[in-house]
Amino acid sequence: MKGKLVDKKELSTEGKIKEAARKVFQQKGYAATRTRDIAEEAGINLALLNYYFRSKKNLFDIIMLETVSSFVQSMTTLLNNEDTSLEKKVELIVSHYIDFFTQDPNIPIFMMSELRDNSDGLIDKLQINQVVMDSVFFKQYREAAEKGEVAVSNPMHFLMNLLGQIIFPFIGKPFLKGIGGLNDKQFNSMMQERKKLIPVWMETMVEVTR
Amino acid sequence: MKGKLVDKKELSTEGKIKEAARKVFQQKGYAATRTRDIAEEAGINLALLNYYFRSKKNLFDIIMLETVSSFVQSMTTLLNNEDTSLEKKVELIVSHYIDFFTQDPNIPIFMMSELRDNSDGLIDKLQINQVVMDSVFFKQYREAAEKGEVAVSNPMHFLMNLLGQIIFPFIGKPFLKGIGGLNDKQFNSMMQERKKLIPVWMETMVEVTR
DNA sequence: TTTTGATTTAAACAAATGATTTAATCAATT
DNA sequence: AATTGATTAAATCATTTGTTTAAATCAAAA
Repeated sequence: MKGKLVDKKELSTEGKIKEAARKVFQQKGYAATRTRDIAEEAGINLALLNYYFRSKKNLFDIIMLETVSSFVQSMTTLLNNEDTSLEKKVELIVSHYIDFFTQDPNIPIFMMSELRDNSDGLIDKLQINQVVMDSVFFKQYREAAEKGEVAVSNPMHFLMNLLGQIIFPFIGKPFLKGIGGLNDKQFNSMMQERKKLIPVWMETMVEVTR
Repeated sequence: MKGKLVDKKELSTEGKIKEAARKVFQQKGYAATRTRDIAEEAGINLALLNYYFRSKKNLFDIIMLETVSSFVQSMTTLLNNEDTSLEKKVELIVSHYIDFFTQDPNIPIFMMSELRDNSDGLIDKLQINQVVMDSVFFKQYREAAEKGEVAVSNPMHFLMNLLGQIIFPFIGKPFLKGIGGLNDKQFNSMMQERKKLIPVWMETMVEVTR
């Protein structure tokens, strides 16, 4: 009745096309998506897609930009919280992105496979490097490193580990489900467990001196 | 002069097509690959592709089966070495796959994105679950868990962590390169560092009792 | 040399697909 | 009710793309 984000009928035609495009693109990727798939999913006539968005590529670019932007935006917010410790930030990041990807499990593979070669320079355009490297989080990390509280030589390793622990399960899902004989419910349950486990693992990893 | 695997000119036409298909499919994925791309890459007439392999889909299935099989095959060998400890196995797995994916960096995204929904049941067909769960490695892991030497509740978490540490950097490469301002050489250098780091991290992670 | 079967080539076909056109329909305003 | 502009539907176009056809070429056997 009242839900704007749930009830498709309250979306404008333009909005319906965009939501359908998001769904189909994220599920099948750019090349495997037919404009007719999007039109059908949106419940609109094919011509409308070009009427509102000019071309398939243009529509895709909009979806991709929004998808990556929302990822980067929340990352920016989480990394620059002045009021939380390093450890708390890790907790919040883990929790946020596990919930985020549990809701839209296709986003990791979608982003990674479509940005394979970063051909249109989207990553550079969004200045992800500054977002991460100039963040409060990394300032805190470097301070802790100076005090000797943290011993992972290169902060990029720390980042690879953190993101890998969070994102990889969603990417390797078909393999992992096959190996562990898991259904969707069991998989999601494990991801919820990881909200508590990953921060602990990150903590111990970081303390290794070698 | 003598190298079979290096010198394309010594490959049969069928072999040239297969190698070209492997390269293009792994780089661009099934849907984005044109049969003409493969023909051009192989330096052969387009009709030969269908002459030797019947259809694009059939050729793709062959490449995909070989790719996943070689992954599973080496995994099977490494997991079932009777003469090495748990710790040594982790070392060998890390080292092997980092070298393997450094040589063919497209394989992780290729496998993961094309097996998204595991639609043709390839994963089940290869019985990856038995390969992993019935392995010497997991027997050793469960024994160590009984002795209390290992404290990660679910061995699937251990697997997610191990594979994530190894594979995720290759999948998130465009992001990570962007964030860290890395070139290919620096990226590969970090991956070589991880050969030593990941086993240590896995060790410490596993000891956490919580 | 002739023959025979395998291999290769150039050309063409048919279906799929992104995009456009043209006219009909709808909703709001006068 | 009539008008007007926005929205929608159906048909069509032009190109791409997987596949096939038919003939030419090559290599080995007879």
